[in-house]
Order: sequence, then structure tokens, then C-alpha cells
Amino acid sequence: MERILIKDTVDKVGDKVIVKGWVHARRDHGKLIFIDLRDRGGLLQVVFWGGGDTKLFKQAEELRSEFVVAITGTVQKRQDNQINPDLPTGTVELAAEKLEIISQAETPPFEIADSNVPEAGEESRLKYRYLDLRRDKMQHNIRLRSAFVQKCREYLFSQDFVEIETPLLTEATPEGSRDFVVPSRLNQGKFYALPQSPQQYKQLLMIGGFERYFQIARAIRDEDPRADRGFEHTQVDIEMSFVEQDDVMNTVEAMMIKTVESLGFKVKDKPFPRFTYAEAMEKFGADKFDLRSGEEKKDPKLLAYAWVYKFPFFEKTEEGGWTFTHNPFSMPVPEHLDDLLNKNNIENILTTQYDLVCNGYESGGGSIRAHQPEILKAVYEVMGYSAEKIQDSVGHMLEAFKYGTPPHGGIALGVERNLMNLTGESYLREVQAFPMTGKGQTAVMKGPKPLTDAQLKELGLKIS
RNA sequence: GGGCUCGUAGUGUAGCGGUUAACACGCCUCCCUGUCACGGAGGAGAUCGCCGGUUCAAAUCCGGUCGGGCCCGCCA
Repeated sequence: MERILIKDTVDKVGDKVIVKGWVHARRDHGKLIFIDLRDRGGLLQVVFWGGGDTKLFKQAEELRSEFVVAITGTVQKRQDNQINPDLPTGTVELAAEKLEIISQAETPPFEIADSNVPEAGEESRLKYRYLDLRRDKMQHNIRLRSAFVQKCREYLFSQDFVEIETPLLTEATPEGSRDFVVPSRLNQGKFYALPQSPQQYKQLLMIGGFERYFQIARAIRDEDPRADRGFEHTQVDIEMSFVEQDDVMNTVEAMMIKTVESLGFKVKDKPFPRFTYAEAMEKFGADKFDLRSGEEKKDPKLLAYAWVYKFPFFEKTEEGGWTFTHNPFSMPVPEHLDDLLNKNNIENILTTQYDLVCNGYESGGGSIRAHQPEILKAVYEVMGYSAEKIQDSVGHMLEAFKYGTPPHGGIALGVERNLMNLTGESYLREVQAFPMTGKGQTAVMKGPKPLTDAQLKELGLKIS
């Protein structure tokens, strides 16, 4: 007989079935034992009677929390007064006929089954993340994350996008955030960097003729973690050719609406309201804001999206020079292109950058890219780069742009940020399966660890 | 780089200079045929993160250290 899932037992009254899963709870009444069995789809009450098969009943008395078992039995309707309205399978129960203990389990270090008990501390939860993940909340968060990514993928495939993976071992970029570096064994004394984003590769894919690219991409930055950001995060990374700002915004907007609505959420305003950066600052005093009313904030299923666009391209550095505010690869707004090329009026140059805001958080950002070498070059010149330094930083992009580059633009949507909005969590770690601690210690495993002398020598990191 | 904060049975907390360190959940034993946060009786389990100092006396005060968390800086 084949195992069936617990959620399917409701339609199997009278049938003999096998279910497999974990012992979620046991209630021993002496001559009557109830077991709540948990599998990936839910909970089911299993009943053992002392008056029946004594060997089976003795076995059932041995069961403890989190044992993995296979139980054969007959699904029976519960009497009216025994129905549990809080359980999807609450109208039925399994009358056990055979019990196989597949794996015993030690008493877990914290409670998995009871969501009414205060949550264990994070230290313990991360050390035993595989047990923490069994809990209702984590199952829900991680499954919702999967569904979110699935819906985005489905939409993008339906719109003729191609999913392409870009390298993890790549070149360090001097600007932006601190790089995570990886020593090269074959090129001793040299280092790869892990990508802060697939920005340059996705633009090269536009030059490569794919026109519509996306990737569920990991982005890695060596900056001190916070509650809402860590070393690594995932983004839905998108780039499109032959588009203008509205084309990208409309595509992303349609994807987000379809995705979140299919997951049971409601979107407050459609189409998403749009504010220029100047309007947002005047109206909300910030470029991230929450459009929900106080009453609306009580609805956990309501999402208020908005676009912010026309950001300043540059801001002053402490040293009195200029640096970019969002993305150096962006195009300025058309009316400021001449100013950029002539380096006039720098503080007033606006970029085609657009940010997607949701419930007070930035959920994504993108821009139309500079696809002509002289525009990208001008950005770096404004930032005070010498010709040599420009060549070293983005020479490969300037070179690539020479060979017939379509106008293009895109966006990156933070998967964790979006999931935080969907779940109401305020910690990034609650929507990641295996997050790190604030000091960069991995969950369950003990990374980072020292290397052996032999490994260091092999990498050229230790002489003699 | 800096600031704040928390480390007490397996878990969550209380105790904040003076008996045997308390409570809840969990765990173990026994009882219980309709529970679903089952119930009842009993029990085990803590050198109070670590090192040092102050004191007649330290979980409690002080210094250091290790670990967790939050924030500033940083994060195209």
C-alpha cells in the first residue's frame, strides 16, 4: 500500500491507508492513546485502543514527540461531539492497526509542536535550525517564499523571459559595498569577488541578444548585518532590451500584482501610484513611505505599493567630490543627458532610477542603463575617475557597448524584503532557511573556520 | 570602528548583597476509554556564560572576557 498525505484522509472515510510523518503530540489516557501525526501537509489524529491489539498498544505507549512513524489504519468519521473545528482533518481520525517506528527522536531542545509557548531564543533556534524549520511559522514562511518565487518565475516565463545564471566567482568592483573575496589557487595572490549583484553580467546578456533575462540571484556584500539585511540575500533580477522606463515599471507592476494576488494578498492601489523623489520627500519626508491608513495597517493581507522615480543621480562626498546615489550604470533622465555629458549642473542631474516601495519598505529598485560608452564614461568622470581608472573599473563594459548595444533597463526585487512584507516579519532571518548570526556565524554549521596550513599554502596565502 | 542591551534547569522567565535559587512549559514514573494547550499524583533536572576583584557573605556590586540581540557608521 502506498503512503497517502494526511490532508487527503478527509476524503478516505472507511478506507485502509498508510500515513507517514512525525509524532506531533501524544495524549495518553491510559486505555486510549491519541497521537497527532504531522506530515508536510497537516495534522491527523490517530487513535489506539487498549482493548484491542495489546502488542500494538504497547508499541504506541513507547511513542514520543518527533518520532518518525508509519501508521496503517482505517480512516473513520468522528462522532459529532468529537469533531475538532480547528483542524482541517478534524472530522476524521485514523484507527491505528499497525505502527512502524521508523526513527526514534531525542527530546527536542525546544518545543516544536506548541505554538502557544514562547519562542526559543535565536541562538538555540539557529543551532538546531532543522528543528526550528519544523515549526508552523517557519514552514509557512519558507513555503510562502517558494510560492512567491514560483509565481514570479511563471509570470516572467509567460512574458518570454529567459532564466540565465551568472557567475558567482567574478571580479571585484571598487565602488559600491565591500566585496566578499575568494582566493584563487590557480592565480596565486589574486582574488575573485562574489557578486554584489549580477548588474554587469545582465547588461552583457542584453548585448548578448537575449532581450529578456531574469534570474533568482544571490547577492553578497561584506557589510555589517542588521535586522533587515545580511551578508547574502536573494533578488528577482530582471533586465529587458528595447525598453523605456514605463515598460520596465509596467512589467514589474503586472508581475507583482499577479504574484501577490495569486498568493491571497490584496493590492491597495492599481496601478501603483507614482511619485517623483522630490514629491515623495515633500509629501512623506522620505523616499520610502507607507500609503496605508492606520486602519488599513491592521489588515495583514493588504499591500500598498508605490513607485518613486527621478532620483538625484549624484551626491556630494565628504571629500567634496561626487558619487552616485543609486547605480552608476544608469542613464540620466533624457532632459539632463547634455548636462551629464558636459558636466554641468551636476547636483541637479536626475537619474532614470525607479524604486518600488511597499508598506514603508523598499522592495526593489532599477533603472534604464547607460548603453552608450560616452554616457557611462561621463558618469565616472563626474566621480573624478582618471581615464586609466575608468578603463580598469568598467573598461570591459565600455568595450562591450561598442558592438551594437540595445537600449535596456531592469530591476532587482529583494526576495527577503518582499517576504517580510508578506509575512509581517521584521527580521530577515525569519524568511531565510539557514541565516547567519550578526557576527557572520553560519546556522547549524560552524563557518567561518580557519584553514589548515596545507590549504593556506596551496592557495598561496602562507609562504614556507 | 562605536553605542546600548541580554546571558539563571532542556525551553521561556522571576529573583538583583544574607536560609535549601522560584514559576511555567517540557522531561521521567504511576493513574486515567474521547482527548485535541487532555487531566490527576509524584519525581528528576541549575556549580546562575567564563575569569578576576570588592565584601563576613556575590546569581545579585565592580572590572575584564566570550557569546546572542538591536542601533550608529557602513550598506551602488
